[in-house]
Amino acid sequence: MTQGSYYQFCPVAMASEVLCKRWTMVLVRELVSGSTRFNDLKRGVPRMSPTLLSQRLKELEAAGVVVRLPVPGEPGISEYHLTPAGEDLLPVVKALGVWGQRWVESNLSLRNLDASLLMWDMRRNLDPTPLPKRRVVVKFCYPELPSTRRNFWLVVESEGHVDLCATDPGFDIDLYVTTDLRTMTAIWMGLDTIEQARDRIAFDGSRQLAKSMRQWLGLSPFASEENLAAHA
Amino acid sequence: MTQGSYYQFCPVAMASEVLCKRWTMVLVRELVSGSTRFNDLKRGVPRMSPTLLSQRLKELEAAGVVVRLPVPGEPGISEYHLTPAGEDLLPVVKALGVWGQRWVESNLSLRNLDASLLMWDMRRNLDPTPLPKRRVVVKFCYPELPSTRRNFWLVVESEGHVDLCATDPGFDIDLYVTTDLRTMTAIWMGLDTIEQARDRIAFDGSRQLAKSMRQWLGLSPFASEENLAAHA
DNA sequence: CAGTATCCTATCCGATACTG
DNA sequence: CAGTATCGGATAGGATACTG
Repeated sequence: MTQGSYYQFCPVAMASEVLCKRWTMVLVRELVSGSTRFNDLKRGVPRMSPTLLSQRLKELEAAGVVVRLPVPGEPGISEYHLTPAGEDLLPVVKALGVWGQRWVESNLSLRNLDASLLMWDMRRNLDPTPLPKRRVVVKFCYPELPSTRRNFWLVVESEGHVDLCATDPGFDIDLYVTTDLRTMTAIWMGLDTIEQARDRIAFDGSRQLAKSMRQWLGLSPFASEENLAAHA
Repeated sequence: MTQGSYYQFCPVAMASEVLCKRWTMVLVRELVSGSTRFNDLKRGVPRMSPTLLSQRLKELEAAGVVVRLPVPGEPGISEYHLTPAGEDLLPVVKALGVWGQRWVESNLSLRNLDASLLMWDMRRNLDPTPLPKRRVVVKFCYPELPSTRRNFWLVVESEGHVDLCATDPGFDIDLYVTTDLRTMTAIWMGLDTIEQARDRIAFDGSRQLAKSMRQWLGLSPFASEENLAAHA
């Protein structure tokens, strides 16, 4: 920020000096969510310039929150891993998220729609356990978007690894989901349910998969029962 | 910050937009600690310019965190009170403070010594219950400081109200405490104990009061047993 | 006491391009 | 893929003085 330290011995101030800068908490959220590679982190904070991302990572490294580790076998490439101090930021991120979910008007959140961000998050929290033990592909389509950014493929491999594609990976598709971005985002955030939004979603393909969507589609970590109830 | 929003629907990002700006979390700490008047808040964030303080208060008001209320009987004067959303920031402040206390190297904190800030905090957490039910005055002296900013009087009125004076209020003094600022700050933060620092503190006056100091002197809300133990 | 007004600069950061 | 280099502009915010 514009100038240096707060000059306060208080631990809240000391912590804020490290964490309360533009983008830093959002980046930390990505880190505690498990991203370690530069470009994975970038996908989680798409509006952040690579320069600033790099700078913030260095600051967090200097603060003892992350360590940059070379990847054996991939020269020139590093991963950013949380230190114990970094892991211990989970409660801070959680507290912020809980507060945001509870008190930031949901209309405000739903103004910041971003399909690739949403899909990237969904990829992260997808639960493969209720799915058949083979490759499963779900194609999402948001017809409102320009055709090049409209389609997403979630590819769940048989061992459970999930991939997100923005171009057709060419596999057979098990389920087509067509809806609008706001609806899908609201569901993901726990502000709406699939049942309630049923008439704004079109399913095609496996009825089985469509029916169990609530199961395999995880929800946002902050989609609380509280909110689900409030809007039920 | 330099430019607008993060454009993310994620509640962590939404909350960070409101809270993760320079000085804001430190100000919120003051608010959840109970300060409501402009100048009381100012004492808690002495390096923050009044302009910025005023601006941040307006931002927090716009975000629904505080309400500005005119004080009946004192025209032109307002108090800043937390809304329910504001009260609900306590877990966020706590999480930050716990993290800071645990992971920010204590030497770093102890670089930011500030006597009036320390005394102001001590005033806030002082526990009058173990004190005699009359006015009790404790004078603190930090000989290292310039003579005009060296002395502080904690005045505990018989009903328990605590006042902090930087000039002699003229009352009889029950206990004189003379020490260095780093020692007193470390004790307050739970990084040291009165016993361990005994040879760096001089007491004069009521032996009773000196002995019970650990009782009536509160400690910082983040002075955890964890830390006390670690340094014992 | 409780703020506002003004000014001015450091720096943050966004955009874009580029490299191994 | 994983970043670095460079640039320019906006603005945040520090300092100070001032007012009802």
